[in-house]
Amino acid sequence: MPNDEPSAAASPEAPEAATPARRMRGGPKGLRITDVAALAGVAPITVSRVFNSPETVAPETLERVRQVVQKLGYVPNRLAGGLSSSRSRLIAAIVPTIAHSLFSETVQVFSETMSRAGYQVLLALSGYSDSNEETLLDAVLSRRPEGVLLTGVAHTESLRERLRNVGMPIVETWDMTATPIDMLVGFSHHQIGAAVAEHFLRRNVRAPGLVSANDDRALARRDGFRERLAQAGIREIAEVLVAPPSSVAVGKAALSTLIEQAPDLDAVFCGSDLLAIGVLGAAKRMGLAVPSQLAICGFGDLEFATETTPQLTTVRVDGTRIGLSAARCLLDRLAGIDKARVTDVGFHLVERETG
Amino acid sequence: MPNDEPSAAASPEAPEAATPARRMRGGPKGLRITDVAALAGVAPITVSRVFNSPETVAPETLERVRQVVQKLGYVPNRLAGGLSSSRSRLIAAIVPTIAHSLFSETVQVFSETMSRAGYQVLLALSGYSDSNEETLLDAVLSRRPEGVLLTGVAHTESLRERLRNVGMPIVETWDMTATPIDMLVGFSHHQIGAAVAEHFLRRNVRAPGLVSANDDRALARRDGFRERLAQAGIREIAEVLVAPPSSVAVGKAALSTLIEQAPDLDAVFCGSDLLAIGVLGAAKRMGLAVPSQLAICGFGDLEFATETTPQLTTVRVDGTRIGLSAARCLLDRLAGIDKARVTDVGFHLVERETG
DNA sequence: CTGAAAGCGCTTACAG
DNA sequence: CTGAAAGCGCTTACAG
Repeated sequence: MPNDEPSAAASPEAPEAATPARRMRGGPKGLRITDVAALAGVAPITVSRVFNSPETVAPETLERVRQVVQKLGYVPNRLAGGLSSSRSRLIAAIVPTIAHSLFSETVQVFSETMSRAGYQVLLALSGYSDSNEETLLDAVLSRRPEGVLLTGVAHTESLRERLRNVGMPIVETWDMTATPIDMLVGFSHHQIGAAVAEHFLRRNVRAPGLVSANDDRALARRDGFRERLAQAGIREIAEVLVAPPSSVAVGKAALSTLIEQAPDLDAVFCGSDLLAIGVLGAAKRMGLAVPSQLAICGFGDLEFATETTPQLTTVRVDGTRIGLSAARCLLDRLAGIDKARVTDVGFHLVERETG
Repeated sequence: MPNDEPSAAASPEAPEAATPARRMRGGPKGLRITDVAALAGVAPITVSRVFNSPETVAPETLERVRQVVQKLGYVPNRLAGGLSSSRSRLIAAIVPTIAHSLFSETVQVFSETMSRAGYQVLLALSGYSDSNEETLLDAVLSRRPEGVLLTGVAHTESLRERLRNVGMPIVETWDMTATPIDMLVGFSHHQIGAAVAEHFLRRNVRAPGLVSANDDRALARRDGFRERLAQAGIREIAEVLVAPPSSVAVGKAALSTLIEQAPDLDAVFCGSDLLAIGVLGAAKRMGLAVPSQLAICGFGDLEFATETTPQLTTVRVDGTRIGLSAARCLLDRLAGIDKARVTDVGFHLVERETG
């Protein structure tokens, strides 16, 4: 039974019988370090050392304190510990979403790595709107994390300024910029767009279209796509921008809209693999051969896509590597090691059947 | 420029010239509530009220304090606030993984809902092993969350006992039990297994097999599957258990192993849709017609599966609803509203082409 | 509507 | 290797 209250008698410095004039702040709130200390016959600071620097405690003392901890079921209060030491042992991860997306891989690996290093992860979902990004950041910073993972680089300048000033390690991810706030692990969406354009051009595409979400990174891909096509003299590009989250159904609906814009449409660059699958489905229903009559390129390389839709080309990005690399950046910095500021993990165009 | 230090002169109670005999604990650590209070000409408690109960502050005072907060860029320290008030405003979510899984939907919606209610989510990934579940729980409890979402119900009795004793709202999810720790939102894996067995029996399957991960919930599905088949006189069931994470490749490899065990294999129940896609791919390669020669049932209903693999049957579970419902359970409890202890969200067998 | 004092449960910075 | 005192930055519980 680990729930016996430490009796007043066990406390050597117990004063008179009555409790002193101490205003109660709520009832008893669970075990404190002093409870463990009293039972183990040591000072609170020694119990603290058992948790935070056991190598500085004598073996017998260590053992005795640990037994008491075990018996009582004591769990240190890290709110108090963090406040006192200015080490929250918390890392924040701010991502748009973790549902149906490669971000979930990044967060997964990031979290595992941080966890192994003794940190815990505060998850903050920003959605795709950055209207309330300031509010979200305030909420995150109020926890005093020791580091922050951000998704993307498109923040307002006031935000970037604030983040630079908080003086904690920050990794931006999933994008590329010459002027990161601090560190960056990502790739160029603009380059991806250009690479897909080139892929289409190699296939002698004449009337390419695009369907994607209208977030910053998707738009950067679009711009790269358009620019490369413009170099080849193709300037008329059918385009459907949709609000996130994208889905198979949205992709399906998009194809007819694109064809209305460009009746001779012969290629579609999709903002995600789900959209690509939708476009593929609609193409089949219309009797269009893929990729010979209609080339389709997705983005993200969900594993299933590789397997079930060999007609699709897609752009593979290694979300796992981003998460791992971002975690290492932060951990190195926290360990006082200086780190390369920008890491480009690149991307890979996965071509399938050529039809 | 929000980085001017509040001058000592602005502080009315500034004592002598020299700082008193106060041991420094680290350098200056950023803005404190007293900095805002001094500049706004109010007591710290008033600044506190501006954040925590603005309706109790006079409009002009409110405005003045907010201006100072804005100007200084002050962000309250919630480690301190949480310690002082015993309200951490933190909720923990403990899930096996968020990569490639329906859990990510649950966490997504759970997190969004909690966020809207003013809580932040601490993400703890347990993996599929529960060897270190105690350690993980200690780490979580050390943050003094106000509620916990757990995945599954298969915890050691000592763990269940500890959780019951911490006295905070707890929701178990993604499983079903008659004796939850506190609240539960889930469904019966055993029933799912039985339902899939019945589906196969309706198709006059004779030699069903199973490939799945060997975690608790997958094994519960297996047991339901076997029991229902046993009732129909089918007791020989080819079985491949694999370590998580499951993947398309693992599914592919599994089919030949199953066929070695049962050469006349005519149905496979897969522990996930990725496995099912792998089995489907392998079946095609072997020239087996799906589902006429080999019926395949997955689990999870990833959106793509519905679209790209109409030959597959799958079991749909609403991870989104679980997340939302779990969040509401916790929020209601935190608001003092008593809540139904167990919610069965059920599942849905999605049959496709009968081929 | 506002504030002075005390306390939340730890750890730092010394000191021995 | 161990400990007494002070402090981390807030909020509670009063009091006015």
